[in-house]
Amino acid sequence: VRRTKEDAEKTRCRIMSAALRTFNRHGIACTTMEHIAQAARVTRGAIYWHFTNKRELFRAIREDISLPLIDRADYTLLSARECDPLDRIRRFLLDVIHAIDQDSRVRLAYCVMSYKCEYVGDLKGELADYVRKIEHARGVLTRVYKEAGQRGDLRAGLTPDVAALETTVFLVGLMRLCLLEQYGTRLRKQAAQLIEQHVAGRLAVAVGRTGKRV
Amino acid sequence: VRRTKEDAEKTRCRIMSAALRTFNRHGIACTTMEHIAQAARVTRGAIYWHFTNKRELFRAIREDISLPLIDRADYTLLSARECDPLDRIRRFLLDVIHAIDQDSRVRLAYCVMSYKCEYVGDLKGELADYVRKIEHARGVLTRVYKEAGQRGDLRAGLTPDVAALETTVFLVGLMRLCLLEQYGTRLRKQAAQLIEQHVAGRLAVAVGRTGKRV
Amino acid sequence: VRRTKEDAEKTRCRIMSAALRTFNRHGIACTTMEHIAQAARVTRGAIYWHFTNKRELFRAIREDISLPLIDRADYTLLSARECDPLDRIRRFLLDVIHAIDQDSRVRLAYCVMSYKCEYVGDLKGELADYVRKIEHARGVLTRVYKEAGQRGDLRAGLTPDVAALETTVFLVGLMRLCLLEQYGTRLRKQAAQLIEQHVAGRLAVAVGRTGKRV
Amino acid sequence: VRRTKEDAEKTRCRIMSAALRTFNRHGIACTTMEHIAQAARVTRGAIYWHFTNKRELFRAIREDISLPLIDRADYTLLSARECDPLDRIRRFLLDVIHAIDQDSRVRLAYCVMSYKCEYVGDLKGELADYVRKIEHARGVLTRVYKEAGQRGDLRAGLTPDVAALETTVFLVGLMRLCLLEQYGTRLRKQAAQLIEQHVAGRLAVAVGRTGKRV
DNA sequence: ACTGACGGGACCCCCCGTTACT
DNA sequence: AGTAACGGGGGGTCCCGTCAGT
Repeated sequence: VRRTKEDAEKTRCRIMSAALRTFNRHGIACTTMEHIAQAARVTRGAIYWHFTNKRELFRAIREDISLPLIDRADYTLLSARECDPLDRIRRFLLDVIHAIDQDSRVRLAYCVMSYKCEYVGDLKGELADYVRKIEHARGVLTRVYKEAGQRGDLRAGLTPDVAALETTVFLVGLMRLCLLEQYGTRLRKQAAQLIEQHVAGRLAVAVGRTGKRV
Repeated sequence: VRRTKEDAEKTRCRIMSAALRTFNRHGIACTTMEHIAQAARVTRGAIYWHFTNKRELFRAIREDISLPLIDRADYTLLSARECDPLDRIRRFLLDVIHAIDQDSRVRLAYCVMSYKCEYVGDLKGELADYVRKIEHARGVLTRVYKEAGQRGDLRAGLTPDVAALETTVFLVGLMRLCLLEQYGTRLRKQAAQLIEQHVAGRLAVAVGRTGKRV
Repeated sequence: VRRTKEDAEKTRCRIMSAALRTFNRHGIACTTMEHIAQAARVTRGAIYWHFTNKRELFRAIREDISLPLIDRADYTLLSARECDPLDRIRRFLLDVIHAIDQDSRVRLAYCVMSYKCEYVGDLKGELADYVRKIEHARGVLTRVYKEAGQRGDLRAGLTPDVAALETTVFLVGLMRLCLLEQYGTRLRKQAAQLIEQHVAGRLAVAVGRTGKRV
Repeated sequence: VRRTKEDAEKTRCRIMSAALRTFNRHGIACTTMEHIAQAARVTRGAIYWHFTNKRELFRAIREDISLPLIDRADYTLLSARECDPLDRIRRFLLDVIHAIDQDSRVRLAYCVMSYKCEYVGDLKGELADYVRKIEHARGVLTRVYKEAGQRGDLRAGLTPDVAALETTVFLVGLMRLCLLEQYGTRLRKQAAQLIEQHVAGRLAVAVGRTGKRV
């Protein structure tokens, strides 16, 4: 029997961490509370003390991972310190992939959300949440691309709306592939180059020269 | 009760169709054989006569949908009839989205594979299959982009390898978003414009020539 | 694996019989499906094939026992073959106690309904059913007592309504006590005498004599 | 947090009261300690401090309600102040129904014991207790009816034994019906009349005297 | 005197796969 | 080709009792 508040909090964290690992191994539907309990070295009773059920446990994990990431992304994109808008976008994309590559908790959580989760029934709400985040990102990107447009950095014929949408699509696809088991690990090493070229594709051609781009 | 061959085949198709609808509604893990049986208006026994288990049923559906699509894609990309390589890529991308938009069976199947399936345990093989298809597509795209490069159609600094990879990423992301419930329906209407701009981002800028841009 | 229809029906009966015994031993709430299954020498799967859940199983038992008993009671009370109304009431009461005493299935079922069942939640409906049966019996008894009143058989000052109500109360109390484990067995032997005196208490005094009653 | 004796006693009473309400709502078997705790606005631990378990809690409630009622009944029946024995019986019966009708704690407790309790396993002892009380009541009633017989108040042919037994049966049935949810409320209003007639059925007919009948 | 945290132990319900049977 | 009936096996959920604290 645990005693102090701190011990309880530690138990709660151990459960969440164990759940994440187990979700990643067996998928959410196939993960049993007993699996999680054994991985966390507690009993199912302890899990049900901290979380009402498996769904809530998953939600807790998602929020624990997702929220700080989004905040950081917004900061990267919208903070005025960086002068060049396209540079902020590049940095934003690099940051996301970097987080996936370095922080194993982030990688596992997104891997579960991407490949080990059936968005059905109760979890349909989570998918709506996902759409909301996508839309949020697209909105922010649009603002940044507008800035770039006003500075004349955007390729001719490319509106900020479409540019933001394509970058969103690019990000979604990149994350999905980077989260694959082995393929993703290899891909993440080329991610920087890929991001570079994606941004370059949005860039205006420097006129007055021989037609070479930056 | 003896049935004819045709009756049996009809039953088999009804089961597959019912399974697809049920997978889409409840997810693969949560779908029970009883659900499928009721949707197909047969008993579970009938399903077990045609398919050994749920996994095999899912595989049958996948192959039934996937194979013809891949064949057509390869044909679109590699057939020499089309002169312009970038045009073939554009047409390939449009074809995929068009199939998702128009053929509800294709849409449901990909929706299940994207959002209603946990790639875990037995299904990990399916994911490996997915990677193989991605790699195949990237390979074919690389060949086409090489062609384009030899004709001088590619943007300076953009290697065929990276271009193919980015287009693959773009396709993966686009499909994922287009398969969302309502958001996807709206997005599919902008897909043509988006694809246009994606290809345009790969294109060399014609300077001092006729100024023609696709 | 059972085969023919008859075998299945036998299994169904074995389950109901085993359930009745087990309900009586452990009460409805404490009875587990495993208990019933073992008592019926089948698996829980078989029980759930024949009955949707424990509640339905209980309801099936009740209807199986209750309905024929009520029909017989109505027949005893309302059939015109018997001339004397009060005699028909005596015979009705004797019949009920006799059924409890002799038919062990009836005794067990009523014992469960009386002492081994919590009329709460889903089962509140069963209690309403019980009230309906009581009211039905009271109604029938009222008609019979009216007949008796018209023949001048009823004690002065006793209306058919009140007489019927008291007999109903008497029956409810008698059954409750007769269903007790050992006390009930002893009581059932005195039931005939008790019923005799109950009816006698309703009877009119034969006037013109010295005040002695029949 | 040190509480005074009074606070503790108040908590104990709140728990018992809450338990009674909860038993009545969910039945004893389905009532969980958590239900009671919430109804009493304490934690489960508080209940376990005052009572060892649910069974003991139920027993405490029963004794709290039952004992004073029995004492009063004995007093009513056996105190010599009342001259007429049959009148004492009538008053005893009226008292019981009056207590059920007026005191909601009494009504709830008896309702639980009658309809929300499975007398099985541990609770079989409670049923034996019930039988003992019934026997006690029958014994006391027999003594009173003997008195009545010696005064010539009993109907001819009716022995004190049988009279006492029938009154016991009558009381059991009357209580059972009076404790029903709505039906009981209506019945309680006719209880006085019913009791009157029950006693009248036991009374000797005065012939050639003043003709007075109660 | 009372609470928070946890271990441990069922039980219902559901589902899968199979076989005798039609 | 297809069904009814059954064996068997978990898993989520809930609950109980307890003990260290306060």
